[in-house]
Amino acid sequence: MTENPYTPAVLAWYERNARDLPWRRPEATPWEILVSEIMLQQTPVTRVLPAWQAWVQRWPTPADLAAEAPGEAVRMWNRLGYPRRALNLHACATAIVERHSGQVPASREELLALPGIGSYTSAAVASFAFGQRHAILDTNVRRVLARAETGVEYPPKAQTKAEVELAEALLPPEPAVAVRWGVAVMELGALVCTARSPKCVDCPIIDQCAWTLAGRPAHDGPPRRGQSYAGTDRQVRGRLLAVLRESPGPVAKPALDRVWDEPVQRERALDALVSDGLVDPLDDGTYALPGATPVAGDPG
DNA sequence: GAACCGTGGTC
DNA sequence: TGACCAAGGTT
Repeated sequence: MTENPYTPAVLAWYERNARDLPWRRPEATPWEILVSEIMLQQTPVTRVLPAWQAWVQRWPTPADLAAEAPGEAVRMWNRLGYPRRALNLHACATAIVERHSGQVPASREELLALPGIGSYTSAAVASFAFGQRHAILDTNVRRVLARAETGVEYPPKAQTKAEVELAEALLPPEPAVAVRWGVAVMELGALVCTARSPKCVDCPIIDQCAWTLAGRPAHDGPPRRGQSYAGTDRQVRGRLLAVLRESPGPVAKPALDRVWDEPVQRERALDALVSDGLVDPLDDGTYALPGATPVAGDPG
């Protein structure tokens, strides 16, 4: 494919239908955009909005966050889910201060080297914060391309090289247009070309959609099974961490034991939290959110 | 490549 | 009501 047949219609649709999200405003800083992208990993926009507002107000720059204990980031994360992301964001802030003079790096390679930033997030920050031309391939874009181009209801479970090549082939040549295109396709997937009950009547490219032209065949293949949650270690970890978040100080072991009856699984989950750096076991046998890392030679 | 990692909303 | 889904990344 040498030309993207969707560009004008999708961009025009975005002009009229884009949500006014604060991290999309022109005055949003690269740090604010980076924070939004980490928060939006597997978490819906509606839940991210208030958390993002509070976060960037408290820590307007990487240096502000780096100056705090990582446990403060975990506490501030509240119930957004996947709390390792809070730790990652704190580690990002520290790395940005130490390696990049406090400025979010602009290159995709440097972004990829930051903790918790992978293929999608590096492309998103380089594109949305720095105006660079990169293929944006998130769950929304993958679904739009699966339908419009491949003619199937859902993309494969794992991202393929073919999807990356398709997304790159569709990228408009001008960087400024490519940036707009990326966010526009994501928005189309989020608002119209949704996973369940897509609003095809509102779709700006319905006339060119391979899936629609094929009669919108149902998903073919094994069921796309979501991960179970009830009874898993993840549920136990969530309960344990909730106790620590809601306590202003260290928590005694019996208070943690109360969240789950089965002792083997409970201990395994707690050990894993400690191993992940989300929980600090203190010398007196109590547990706390992670404190500041002691600096070698620091007399304090 | 598959499993794992939280939480809440939707139909 | 339970299965599915949400701007993924790491191991």
